[in-house]
Amino acid sequence: MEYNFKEIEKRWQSYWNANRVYRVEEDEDRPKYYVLDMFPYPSGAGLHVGHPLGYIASDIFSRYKRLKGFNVLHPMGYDAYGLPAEQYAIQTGQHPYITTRKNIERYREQLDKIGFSFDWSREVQTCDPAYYHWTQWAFIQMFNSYYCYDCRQARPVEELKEAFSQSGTGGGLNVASGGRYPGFTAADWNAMPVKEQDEVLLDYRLAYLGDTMVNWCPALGTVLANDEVVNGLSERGGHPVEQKVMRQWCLRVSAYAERLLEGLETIDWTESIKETQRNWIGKSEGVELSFRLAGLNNGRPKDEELSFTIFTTRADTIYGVTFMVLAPESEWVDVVTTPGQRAEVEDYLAATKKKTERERMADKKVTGVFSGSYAVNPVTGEEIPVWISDYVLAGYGTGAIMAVPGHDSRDYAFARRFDLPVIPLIEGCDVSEESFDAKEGRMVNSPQRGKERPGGLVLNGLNVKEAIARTRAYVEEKGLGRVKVNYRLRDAIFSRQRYWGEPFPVYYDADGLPRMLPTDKLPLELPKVDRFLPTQTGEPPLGHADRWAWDKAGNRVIETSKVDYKTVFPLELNTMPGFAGSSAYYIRYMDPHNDRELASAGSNAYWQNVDLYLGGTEHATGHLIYSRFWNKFLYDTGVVCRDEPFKKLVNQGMIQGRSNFVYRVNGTQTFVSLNLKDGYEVTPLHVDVNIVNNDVLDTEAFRRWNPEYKNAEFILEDGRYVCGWAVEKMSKSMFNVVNPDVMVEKFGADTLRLYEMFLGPLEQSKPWDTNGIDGVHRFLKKLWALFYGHHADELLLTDGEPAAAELKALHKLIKKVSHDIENFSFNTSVSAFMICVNELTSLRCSKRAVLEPAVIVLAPFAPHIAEELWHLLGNGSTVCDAAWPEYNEAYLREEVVTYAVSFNGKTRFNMDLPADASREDAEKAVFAHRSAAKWIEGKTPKKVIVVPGKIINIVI
RNA sequence: GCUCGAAUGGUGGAAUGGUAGACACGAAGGACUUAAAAUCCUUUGGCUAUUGCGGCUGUGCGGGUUCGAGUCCCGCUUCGAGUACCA
Repeated sequence: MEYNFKEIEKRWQSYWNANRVYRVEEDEDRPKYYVLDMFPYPSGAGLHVGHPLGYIASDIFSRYKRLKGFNVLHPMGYDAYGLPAEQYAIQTGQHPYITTRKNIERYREQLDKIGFSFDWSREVQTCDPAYYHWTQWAFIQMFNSYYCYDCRQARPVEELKEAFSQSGTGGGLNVASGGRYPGFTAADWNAMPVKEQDEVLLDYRLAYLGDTMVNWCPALGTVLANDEVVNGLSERGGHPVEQKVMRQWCLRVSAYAERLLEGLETIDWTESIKETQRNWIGKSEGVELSFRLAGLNNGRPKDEELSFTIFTTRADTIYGVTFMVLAPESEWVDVVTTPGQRAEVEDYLAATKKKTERERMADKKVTGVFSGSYAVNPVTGEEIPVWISDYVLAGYGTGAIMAVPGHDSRDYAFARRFDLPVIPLIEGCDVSEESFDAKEGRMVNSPQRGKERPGGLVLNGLNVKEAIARTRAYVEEKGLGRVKVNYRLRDAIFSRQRYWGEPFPVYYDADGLPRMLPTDKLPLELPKVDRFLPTQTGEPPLGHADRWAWDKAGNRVIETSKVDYKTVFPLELNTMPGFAGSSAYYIRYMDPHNDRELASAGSNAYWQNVDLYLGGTEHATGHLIYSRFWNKFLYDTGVVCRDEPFKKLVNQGMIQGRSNFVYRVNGTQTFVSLNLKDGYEVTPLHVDVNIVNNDVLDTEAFRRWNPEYKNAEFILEDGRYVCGWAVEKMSKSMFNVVNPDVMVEKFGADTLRLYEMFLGPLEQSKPWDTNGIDGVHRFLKKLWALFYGHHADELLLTDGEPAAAELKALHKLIKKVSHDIENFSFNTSVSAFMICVNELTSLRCSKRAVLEPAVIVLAPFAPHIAEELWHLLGNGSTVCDAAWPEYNEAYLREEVVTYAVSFNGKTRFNMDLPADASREDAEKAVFAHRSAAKWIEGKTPKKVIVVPGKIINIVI
C-alpha cells in the first residue's frame, strides 16, 4: 500500500475535530504549560509559507509537552482590529466587517490543513465585542489609576484625591504626572472647582487626555505611535509623517520604564531582543542643571530672576559649555527672544514648523538662530549665548541643552557652522577637526588657568568618570540642580482617527471633560458606519455615526440623530490603536467565555502566564513592550498573579522569498538558460516560482503563464531551461509567494511541517526554497515502507524481541529528539528521524517494540502519519494521549570504541578498544599496537593524554 | 555612528575543545524498466596520486591559548538585523 497522505491527513483532521482531542481544561492533578503564538492579523493575502514556521515549531513543542504529561494550553485567535485590516478593506472597497470575516475564514481554512493542535474552543478575535469588552474595561481601570513611584505600583486615583485634599502636592508625593500644573497646597486644592480638580487629576491618570506632539500621518488619516513610524515614514504603507500637537488619549507607559527595564532580568528572552528593549527604554543617568538668564528684562521687572533647566549626562563638561540651545518648540523660546532678534527667530520657527520629521532628518544641514539672550553658567559665572535649533528635541529631557562642542559631535557641528568657540577639556585630545566624544581621558581646562574661583569646582586631573561624580556632588551640594534619571521611552499615544478599532468607553460632559462609562454598560459596541474612510483633516469616521452619543440614563442614544447636549453627551470619536487588543489577549485565552471578568482568579492562578511565546522580532518595541506594561498594570491592580506575561520568548526567523529569473534575449521572445546567457544581451525577468522546480523551468507552463510569452522560444542547456535565483522579500510583485496550501496539496501537511523545520535553525531568517522538500517526503515514504514494504500490500509488523542494533537505533533517536526539542533545534531532529529510518530499513526491522516508541517521538513533528501508524500498531486512543518514551543509555553504549591515536597532535591511526577500557588500559594498548613503533621511532614519550573513548595523544 | 548577530563544500546546513562537512538537496555513474516515473546501489570539499593500502590541504583574514581550535581569547574584514540628532 502506498503512503496516501491526502487520505490520512483528511481522516485524522476530522477525527481530532469531531472528538475534540485538543480541548484543554484546568486540571489540578497535572502541571500546566502554556504555549502561545503571536496571533495573526488576518490580512487579505492569506498565509504564505513563512507564517506557519513559528506555528509549526510551537505545535511541536506543545505536542511534546503534552506527551511529557503536561496539561498544555495552546490557543489561537486573530488580531483583527487595526490599520492593516482597515487598509485592506479600503483597497478592496468593502466594509471591514466583511473583509475581516472573510479573511479569518480563509486563515482558518489554511491553518486547519496543517494539522495544528490548537484548542479552537478558546479562540479570541479582538474585534468581537465579547472580547473588546475587556480591552475597554482595562482602559477604564487605567483611567482610574495613577502611578506611585515610592510604592512602585499603580494606585486608585481616589487615594491621590485624598492626598491632595490632605496636603496638596507637598507631603512627599512621588507620583507620575505630565507636570502640567505647578504644585499646590491642600487649601488650593480644596478651593478648586470640581472641574478644575478633574483637569488636574487628568495629568496624573495612567490613561489620560493630553495635548502632545504626535506623529500625524495625513495619508493614513491618523496619528501613529513611535514604534509605528520608521525613518519618518509610516510603518504601514510608508507615508510621510509630520509632527503636530493634538489632544489625544495616552497611556502613561513611561511611569513603568524602570520596572520594564528591571523585569528583563527575570525573563528568558534572547539577549538581542532584551537589548532592543533596553535601548528603546533608553535609561540615562545625568543631572538637571538650572541656568539663570543674564540681564534679561524683556518687559519683566529687573529683579525677577529667570532660569531654565537643562539635562546632561556629561556634567563633567561644564567648563566646556560655550552656548546653550533650546528646541524650537520649547516654551522658553518666547521668553529668551529679545526684541532685536524677534523677527529672525520667528522666521526660523516658521521654517522648522513647515518641515516634516522626515525632512528634518534627511536634511543634514545645521540650522539655528540666536535668541539675543545670554545665560549664566552656574559653575563659572560666565555669560554664554542662548541659541535655538531643531537639533535639540522638545520631547527629550527638558528640551534644552548646554552645548559642549569640544565633546559632542552635534554641538561641534553647530559651533563650526555659527563660529562659536570650542574648548577641549581632555588632556591631549584634538578638536581641530572633530569633537572628542569618548568618555575617557584626564580632565584639563576645568577650570581654565586663571579662571579659578575660590571654593569652586575643580576637575583637572580626574578621569571622566570621577569628574562626572564630582560634578554631580557639587551640583547637589550647591543647589544648582539635581541628579536625574531620564528615559527615552515615551507614553503611548492611544487614539486613532480611524474607524476599525475599539471605541473608547468615554463620553464628554457639559464641561467637555471626559467621563468613563459605567463598567456594567460595557461593551460599547462599534456602530456600523458606512462612511468608514479616514479623513485628511483628522475628523474621526465615528463622527459619521449619527447616533453616537450617551444619555443621562446611561444608554447609548439610539433614537435620534439630533443631539441635544442638555440630555445627551457625545461619545469619544477616536478608536483605540492596533496594540490595544493584542496587549492582554493571552490572559483572555485562560478564560475566554467569562462574561463577568477578563479571566477568573482561579483560571489565572492555574495558567499563570505564558511559558513559551513564539513570534517574530518585529514586535520588540511595540507589542512586547505594551503587553508587558499592560500586564504589569493588571498585576498592580490584582487582576493577574504574575508580573511578567511571557516567561520564555523564542523568535522565529523570517522566511524570505526565493525568486527565480528567466533571461530574455533583448528585443526577442527567446529565453536563454542561466549558464548560456553570457553570450547574449539579456534582461532578467522574474518568473513565477510555482512553475519552476529545482530551478528548472516548466517551459510549457511558462508559455501558458502569461499570454505575452505564449510564443516564447528557449535556448536550453542539457535539454533543460535553468533559471537564475535571488533571495528577496516574499511578495506578489516578485512572483515568489509560495502558499502553504499548494505544498499541502502536493506533498501533504506532514511533509510541509517537517520540511519547514528541516530548512535550518528556527531563529534564523532563510529563504523559502523547495529544492529539498523531496528528501523529506521521501523520508515519510521510507517510514511507511517499514510498515508496508514498498509495493507489497501485507503488513510487515512483527512482535519479535528487538535486536541490540535495533534498540540502539531507536534509543539514539529518542535521546537526540528529546534533547533537540528542549533546545528548539528542530532541524537536527528531522535529520535524526531520517538516520533512524535508514538504519531500521537496512536492518529490515518491523518490530512493534521498536516502531511504536519511534512513532510517538515522531508524532509532534508529523502528527497525521504518526496517528495513522499508531492505530496500525493496534492502539485505540490517539497518539496524543501516549507517553513520551524515555531512552535507556544502556542500549547506546558501544562495545568497542575507536580511538584516534595522535603523535604530537597529529592523528596517525585509529585503534579499537573495549568501550569500558580505563585510561591505563588505553595507554598500555597503544604502545602494543603494531602501528605505534613507526611513529615513536624509539624515543621515550614525554606525555600521554587519554580522552576516554576518543583520543590518545602521545607527546614525544 | 551605536548595539546585537553571523561567516563551514555547488546549495540548505551538522559538529558538549577531540577523526570537520552529519542529514538533505543538487550533480555524476550504475541497477530495474521498451521508455518514463517511482525505487535501490556507488561516488561526491579541494589538490594530488593511482594497480591497491595513500599524501597534502582545508571552517572569512592575522595573531594567541592548548597535546589538540570551526568551537576559547585578542585584533581586523565582510555581510545581516535593530536603532539613531536621546545631550
